[in-house]
Amino acid sequence: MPRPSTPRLSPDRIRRTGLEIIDAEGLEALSMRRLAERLDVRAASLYNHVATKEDLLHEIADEVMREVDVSGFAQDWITGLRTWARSYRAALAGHPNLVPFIAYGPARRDAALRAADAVHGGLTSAGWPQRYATMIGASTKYLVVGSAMGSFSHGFPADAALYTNRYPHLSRAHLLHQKAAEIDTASFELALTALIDGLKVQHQQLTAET
Amino acid sequence: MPRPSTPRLSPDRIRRTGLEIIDAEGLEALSMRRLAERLDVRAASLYNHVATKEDLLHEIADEVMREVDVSGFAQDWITGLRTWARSYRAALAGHPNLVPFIAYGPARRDAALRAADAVHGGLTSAGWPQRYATMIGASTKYLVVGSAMGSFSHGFPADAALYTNRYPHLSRAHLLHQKAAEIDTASFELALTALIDGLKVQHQQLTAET
DNA sequence: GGCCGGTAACTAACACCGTTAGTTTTATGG
DNA sequence: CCATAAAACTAACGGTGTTAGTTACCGGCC
Repeated sequence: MPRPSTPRLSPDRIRRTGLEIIDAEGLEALSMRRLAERLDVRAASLYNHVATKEDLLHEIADEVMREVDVSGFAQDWITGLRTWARSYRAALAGHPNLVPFIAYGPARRDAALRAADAVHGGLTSAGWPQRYATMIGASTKYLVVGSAMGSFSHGFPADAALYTNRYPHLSRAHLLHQKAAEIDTASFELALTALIDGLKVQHQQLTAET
Repeated sequence: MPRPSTPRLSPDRIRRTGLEIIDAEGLEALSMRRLAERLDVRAASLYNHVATKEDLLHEIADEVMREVDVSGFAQDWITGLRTWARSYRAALAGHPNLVPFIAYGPARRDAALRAADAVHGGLTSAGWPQRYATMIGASTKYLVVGSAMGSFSHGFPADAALYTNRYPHLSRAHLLHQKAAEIDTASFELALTALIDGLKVQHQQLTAET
């Protein structure tokens, strides 16, 4: 049985199947044993291809982050920022169950660092001082991560009885579940637009000085 | 040994000790056995006071969320929004290790719902249409949660060698760790101000119509 | 005052988890 | 052709949340 003629496992297949489990059943549903079972293999065999479970998660996250688009900075910082933010959010929204992991802890993942590098470069070349570039990157990421957590609309339980009497202003909150995606997108766009508008003003002031 | 004359445990003591462990050693360090050990008790005894570990975490989260201040809406929607956002963020920042749990999943916790109710009420009484009130609440929460994840500044590893050559625009990123708190607060304030400024304009347009 | 039910602790166990050690077989490179 | 490395295996360790069943003590009732 050991060492089959044609390998059953590959890092790529492991990552793909792992992401499938996460997407379908949640982050907590991914265990090395369940993943192995899905791959017709015993758990220990995975460790021939993957250092540790956390490592595997980082690799999966890195793959997801590769869909983030920072090409817009070639045009100007505004479209750069906007397309970055939108594609970033879209990448996360595509795998909501993975967001808690991606958002948490150090981003020593290559794709994340590459994106950060491009953003910072795009902003400074547009005339933003270092400190501003950092803050703008941070603010935008807050919006993206916060909204990708899906925490708002999905945060309200769907049973109507909970709200009446106790939370009068939330009497329609149970409807949020249906429109969750739409509301979350609209709220994200609202905040992103406001942020960029606010930045435009500051940018003019900064570049007018010189 | 069983059933001591004076009870060793109480829900309150369990919650407090649980939060202590989380704050001191991280969310993952909290296990029922470790918590029990700290309380001079066996793990199973905890289940006389707590339904499940997840339940305990919700109760702890609820207690943390009780520090959020929504009283500002009595004044006007702008100060209401601002003090809500700041106190919300401060509450989370006080227990960063708990943030991933708080931010994730439905917020069926009483304190969270009470705050949401107050925010929605404050905004609609100020003249905001329902839909806007929802979106504004959402956007603001995105900022708070995103920034509380602290993921930005702390997200960059502190070793300088990582950046040079590979990510030219991030050559100073290794310094972020020292100033993490300051930068994160400044970025949050930047985005919050921009958001509120953007909303002010829209609010004038909306209220001028009627 | 004595019983008695509920409470709050216990021990033991189950099923799962991530991970490591050691074994076996196969493919591959010198 | 043989040695070595690779890729699967079995078995096990120490940890997890949780449940079942047991025991002793407290407060309230007859």
